[in-house]
Amino acid sequence: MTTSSDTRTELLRPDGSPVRVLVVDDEASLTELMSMALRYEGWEVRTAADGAGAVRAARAFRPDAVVLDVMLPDMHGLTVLGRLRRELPDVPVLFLTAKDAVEDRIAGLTAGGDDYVTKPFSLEEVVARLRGLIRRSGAAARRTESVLAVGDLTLDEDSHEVTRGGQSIHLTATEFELLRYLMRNPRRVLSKAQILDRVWSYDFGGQANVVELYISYLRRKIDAGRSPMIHTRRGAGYLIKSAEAAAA
Amino acid sequence: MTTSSDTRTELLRPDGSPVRVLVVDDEASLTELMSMALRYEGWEVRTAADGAGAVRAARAFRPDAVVLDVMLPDMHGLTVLGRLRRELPDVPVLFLTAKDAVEDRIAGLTAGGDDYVTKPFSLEEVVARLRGLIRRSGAAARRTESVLAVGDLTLDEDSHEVTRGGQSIHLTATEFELLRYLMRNPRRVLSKAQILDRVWSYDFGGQANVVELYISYLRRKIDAGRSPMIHTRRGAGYLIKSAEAAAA
DNA sequence: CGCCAACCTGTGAATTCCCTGAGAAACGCC
DNA sequence: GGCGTTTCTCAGGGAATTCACAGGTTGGCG
Repeated sequence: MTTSSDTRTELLRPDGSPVRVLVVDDEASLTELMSMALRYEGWEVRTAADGAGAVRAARAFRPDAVVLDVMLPDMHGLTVLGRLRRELPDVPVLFLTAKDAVEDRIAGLTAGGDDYVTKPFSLEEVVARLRGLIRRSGAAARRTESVLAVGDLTLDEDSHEVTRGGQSIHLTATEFELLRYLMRNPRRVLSKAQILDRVWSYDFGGQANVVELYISYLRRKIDAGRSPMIHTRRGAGYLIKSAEAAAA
Repeated sequence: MTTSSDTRTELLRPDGSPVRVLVVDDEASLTELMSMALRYEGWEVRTAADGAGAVRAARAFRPDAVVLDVMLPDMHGLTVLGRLRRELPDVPVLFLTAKDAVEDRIAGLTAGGDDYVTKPFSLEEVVARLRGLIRRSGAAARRTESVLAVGDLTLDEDSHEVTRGGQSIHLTATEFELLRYLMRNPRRVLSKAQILDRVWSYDFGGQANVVELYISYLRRKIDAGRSPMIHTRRGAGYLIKSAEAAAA
C-alpha cells in the first residue's frame, strides 16, 4: 500500500509519540541487549540497574511499560513493583525471572494482566510479550490487531493460529516464533545471525544451521505445493513476502 | 453464531465511564494484587488501608462497589460498613474474611445483596463475585448477561450451571473456575502460569501440573466423546474455542 | 566447466513437555 | 465421627519437539 520499506505497525501513544519502555536489570549486558532490540522497535527506552533507580526513572520518564528483573541487588522485584505502582498505577510490567526459580514467590505476577518470561529468553519473545501488554493496557492509541498478515498467510499472536489461504497450519513453538519474526519484517532480508539472535534464546550455544533447519520446516508447512513465500538470498539471509509480490 | 474475537464484556456505568471499585485492606501486597486484577478488568480502582481511609475514599471516589477486609487495624469491618453505608447507601460490598472466622453476622449480611469470600481466595473468584454484585446492583448500564457461551458450551456465572449441547454437566468448584477463565478468554492461549495465578488462590505453593490435571478433568467432562474444544498449544498453554471454529 | 561455499534436508537420538492413573490428604456434610 | 467428594502429589509412559550430524544439492565465480 504505502511505501513497502516499512510495514511494521508502530505502537503509538494517543498523542502520537513513541511508546516508552523502562528496562530494569542489574546485568548491563542484558539491559544493553534489550535496549537495542526495543529501540529497533521504534520505542523509547530508559534503563535502571536497581530498584531505587527504577523508581526514580519511573517518576521522571513515565514509561508505558516496564521490564523488571525479579532479582535486583537492592530489593526484591515485588517490592520494586509496589513502589512503581505508586508512581504508575496502570503501567503493565513484564517480569524477568530465572527458569528454575519459578517458586511461589512468583505467584500472582501474571494475575493482573502482567506477564513474565523466564531467563534465558529470546528477544522475539520479550518483544512479543511487551507488545501484547501494551496493546491490552490501552496505552497504545488504538488497540492494534493481534493478527499479522502477509499475502494469504496470517498469524494470530493471541490464539497462536496460523493459516495460509484460509487453511489452518500447525506450527511448533520455535517454528511459530521464527515465522512471527519473518512476518513482522516482510520483504526484508534477515540474516541467519539476526534470526539466531532474535528467535533463539541469548545463551543458545548450538550450530548456526538450526536456522536453515527451521526454515526448511517452515517451508514444508507454509509453502508446501503453493507458490513460495519464504525466499533465500544466498549469502545474505531469508525473507518472506506474498506470493503475488514475488511474481512481480 | 461464532464467538467474536473479544468477548470480554465491559461493565460500564450508565454514563459510559468505567465502573469504580474501592479496595480496603491493610495488607499492601493484597491491595496490590487486587488492584492489578481489577484494573485489568477495565475498572477504576482506589485503595485504602484502614477504616478511616475507606470512609474518606468513599466520600471522594464514590465507588460502585467496595471490597472490604473484615479485619482492619483501626476498626472492625462491620463498623466500617456502617459508616460506608452512610456515605453510599446502596453500594454493594464484598467482604474478605479469614477462612475460619466466618462469623454468622457476616454470613447474614449477604442476605442484603452483599457477598463475601474467604482468604486465601483466587482472583477469578473475587472478580466473578464483584461482577455479580455490580451486575445485580444496577450500577452497570445494562444488566449484563450472566451466561458465557462458546460454541454449544454454556456456563452460567449465577447458577453455576454448565451445559454442552443442552446437556447439563457437573463440575467441581475448581473445574468451574478454570472453565470460566478459559471461556472468558476464548480463542486466546493462556499459559499455565497465567491460569495458576488466576484460578488458584494467591498463596498456592504447589506443583504447576495441577493445571494439566484439571485440564484433563475438564476434557473428560466437556469434550468426552465430542469434538474437542479445549486445545493444548505445546510450549505455550491452553485455549478454548468452539468445535466448528476448530474445524476451520 | 569445475570447484567451493552456502544451503537444504533425511535420520535419529536426546530432551522436554504433556497426559493420566493411583492414592494420600483435606474438606464438607450429615 | 464417618463417609463420600474434592484437591493435590507423585511418577510412569508416551508423544512431540529440538537439535546435531552428515551427505546431497544448488548457485556463483573464475
